[in-house]
Amino acid sequence: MLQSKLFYKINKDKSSEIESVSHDLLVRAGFVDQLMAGVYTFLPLGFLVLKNIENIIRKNMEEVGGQEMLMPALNPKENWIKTGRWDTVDILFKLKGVGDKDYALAPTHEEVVAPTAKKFIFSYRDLPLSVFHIQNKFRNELRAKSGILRTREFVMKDLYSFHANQEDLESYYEKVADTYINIFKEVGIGESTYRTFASGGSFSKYSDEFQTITNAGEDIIYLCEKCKLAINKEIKEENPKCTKCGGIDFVEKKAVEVGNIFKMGTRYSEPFDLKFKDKDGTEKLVLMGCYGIGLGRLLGTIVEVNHDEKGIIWPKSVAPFLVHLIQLGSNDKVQATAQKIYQDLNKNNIKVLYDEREDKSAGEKFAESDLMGTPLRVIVSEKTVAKNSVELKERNKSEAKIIKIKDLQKVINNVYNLL
RNA sequence: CGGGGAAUAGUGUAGUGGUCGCACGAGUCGUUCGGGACGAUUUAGCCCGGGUUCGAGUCCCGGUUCCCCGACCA
Repeated sequence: MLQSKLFYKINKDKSSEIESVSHDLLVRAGFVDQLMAGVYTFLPLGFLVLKNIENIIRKNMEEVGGQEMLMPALNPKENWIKTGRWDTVDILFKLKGVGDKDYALAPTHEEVVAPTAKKFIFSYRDLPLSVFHIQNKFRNELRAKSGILRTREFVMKDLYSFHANQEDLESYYEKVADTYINIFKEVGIGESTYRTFASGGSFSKYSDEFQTITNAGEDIIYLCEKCKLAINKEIKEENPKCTKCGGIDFVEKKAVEVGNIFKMGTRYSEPFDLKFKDKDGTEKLVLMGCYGIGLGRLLGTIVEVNHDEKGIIWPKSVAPFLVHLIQLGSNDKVQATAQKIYQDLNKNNIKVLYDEREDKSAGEKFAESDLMGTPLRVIVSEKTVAKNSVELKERNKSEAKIIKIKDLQKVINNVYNLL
């Protein structure tokens, strides 16, 4: 991508209304744009990151047997009446259609997936089953906040699983929990993300939240100092001692909930009469589990965890571009060299943003590059060209290296393979 | 939803009731070219609706929107 063509603008000044770090950086670097409170556009840069996150999640969901599909956001009122949630879920967006008919914009998809499953699940032979989709959710949050960390419309991955018995549900649930941990590692927040034993949900007494420790968080979690078990506030109030090791000392941390998984049991199979014939010929209710990750919130959390005073530091796995190729000066040799490197990297499927602009000073290019957070910065200038070299610097390191142009691809490959 | 702030150019800001000014950005021209460079020039603004007044960005009333705290929260 040529930087002069990229649809973005860097803004030097922080907006006076923005407080959270991720919001500030993502807006200033041109990743997202606010349409209204709690509703954001992902600009090309932000969308590239979002797609990378999406692909990591998709791959992991497929690894636990999830089949991807797509359910609609527009829902009939009747399904929400059936589960009793039309009147009890106060974040539910309700709207009127033709003939004064009532609709809901789905904040979650039990009301769609359960009745759909009823059409295809008849026998124990049809179980277990898990399906997921990655799609826009609508939640009429009383208060949207912290940029993309808490919005009214957001992209969510929700996986739903169907089981013949409790043991199967529980073993699958654990599998997904492990997969979640893996996802958070892959996107670069593994070290600060904890599977957190939680209660207070409305589906089952207990659930597991995946909480990433950061000051931007709106939740409080407690880490047992002895065994590092994480629990949420409700659990802490019920159990003064650690439920795992009996420890009594906890560290209190602010955290963002990046994922949540539930064993729903028959909560949704019952209202939709989702049953199957078991081996012994008896009819039983299907047991369900659900597993969600908010992609935008995850993206924002990645920035909260990975940044410095100059800007974002994207983990390589989700970065919009792997390489930021910066051309300094525009004499023929520098330009030809930079263009050649750009073409060669493209040929090798390296995602590269090429700053070929001639009207920007070096300092401005560096500052923008740091703000934007691309993992590898490659500089081509008169100085480097004279030595048949480029300067290469990793965003998260302070020192730069001079390397021969002929070795560039190899060095990039090495860095790339460190994923 | 309760409470608290705020709204002037794309962004950040200044403005006793008396012609809305500055900086950054953006455009053009030129000089620059390794950490937000320089000169010239251009561009663009008082949230909306009422009211008071000779005169309102400023005062009053109503509305809208945004931000923050809390409550809420698959």
